[in-house]
Amino acid sequence: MISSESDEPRRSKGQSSRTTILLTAAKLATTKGLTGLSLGDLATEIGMSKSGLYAHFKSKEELELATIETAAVIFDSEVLQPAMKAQAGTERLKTLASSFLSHLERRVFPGGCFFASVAAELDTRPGPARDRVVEILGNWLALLRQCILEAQDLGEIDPNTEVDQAVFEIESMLLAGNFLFVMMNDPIHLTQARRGVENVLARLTVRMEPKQKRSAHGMP
Amino acid sequence: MISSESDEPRRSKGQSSRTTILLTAAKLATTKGLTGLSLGDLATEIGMSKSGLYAHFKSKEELELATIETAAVIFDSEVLQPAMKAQAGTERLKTLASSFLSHLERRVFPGGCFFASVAAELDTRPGPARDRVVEILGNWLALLRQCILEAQDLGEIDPNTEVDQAVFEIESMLLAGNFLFVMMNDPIHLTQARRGVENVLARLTVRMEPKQKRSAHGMP
DNA sequence: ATTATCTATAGATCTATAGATAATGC
DNA sequence: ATTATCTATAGATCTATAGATAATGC
Repeated sequence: MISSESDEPRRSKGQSSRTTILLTAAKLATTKGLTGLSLGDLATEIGMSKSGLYAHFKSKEELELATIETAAVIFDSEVLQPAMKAQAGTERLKTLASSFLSHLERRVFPGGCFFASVAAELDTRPGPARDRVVEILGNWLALLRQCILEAQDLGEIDPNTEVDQAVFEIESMLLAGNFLFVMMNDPIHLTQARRGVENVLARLTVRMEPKQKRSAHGMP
Repeated sequence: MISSESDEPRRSKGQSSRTTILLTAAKLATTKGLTGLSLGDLATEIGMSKSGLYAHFKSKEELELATIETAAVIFDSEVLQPAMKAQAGTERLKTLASSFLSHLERRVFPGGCFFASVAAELDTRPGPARDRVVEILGNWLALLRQCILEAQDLGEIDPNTEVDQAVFEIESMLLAGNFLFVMMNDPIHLTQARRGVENVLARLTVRMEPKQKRSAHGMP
């Protein structure tokens, strides 16, 4: 008879307990805010003592940072991974938008996009938490940018497309979809966001003719 | 000698003090949040005692509600009034976007749009404050909608325009402009928002020909 | 308006203990 | 089998600060 149970010899109780804490913290943070998330509330929600919970972290700030990392992992598996399976370019961009909006609709986080939520909270509060969120947001925008560039390489969209402007507009639709969906509690806004992304892409896809000046008030 | 000073007989000291408190509160709320705004911080910021300040309000919640109303008045004079001077339709829509982005750039509120900021905070916290913010946001969207309708009446944009979708897309640009400007601290995003609104309007303005089906993969 | 004060709760620290594992003695 | 040790947690407690109230001064 082998002494070790199953195949998790190093997965002590403390590890799984820490995981439970962080998963709960990531969800709670989207409704109560990262700052508004108190150890007491969190402990009650999980059903353990405040100090038992606290023993896992050196400080509230460390808990906040660990919560951000946990949310990043969830976001990666819910939104990024599905898109990385799609082919590069327009297809991947559409998949990203789709899986992002899907994770909102499925309420993976009860308060909508974790990073939009936390970013809005931390936007003017300097510190490592804010820095990390800005970094993750930057990575996200860079990913959208990469998709646009690949779409150009593939000849799917106009090579003269202003890439940063396109990224901004697509991100706008997703942010507004999140904001209005959570605020108004109506999935119509997710549909509008989906349509919005399509509209932006349609505009970039259409114009393949040589450049052509538009007169201000003349006839076409 | 007349007892009242200057021409503000009803502007007692308590009134102007209250005004000072609320103006400061409205600005602070965009950085610290409405919940994160403590009486102590606010009192320190203004330079008065905590209880002296508190004497103006029955409760923290009343202070929050009064702060929202104050922000609404500021928003009205900074964003709405300039636009109501412009002629209805497209012109007014552009002016709304322009004055909105301008008030961000001039940092009327240090944390960006008061309502975007507070809405993100209150989105999942029921109560009168949230209700009021939802109402104000609804009025804003209704105003954008009205501008689109008027633009249709004036023949400025396609009568077949899907009005709600257009409102969503324009609001998206403004929200994202606010979000990224505050988060990244770079005015480029305000320019992108301006361009984004122009792009949406350009799409609606162009198509004046009779409806025409697009085949999925045929030649034009 | 201020000063003083009250209660509640935040993050944080300390001590005690339950349950498991490892080292040791018989 | 016994003792020691480790890990994870609970309960008690500390300090700071929140909103709120009462007494008082100008």
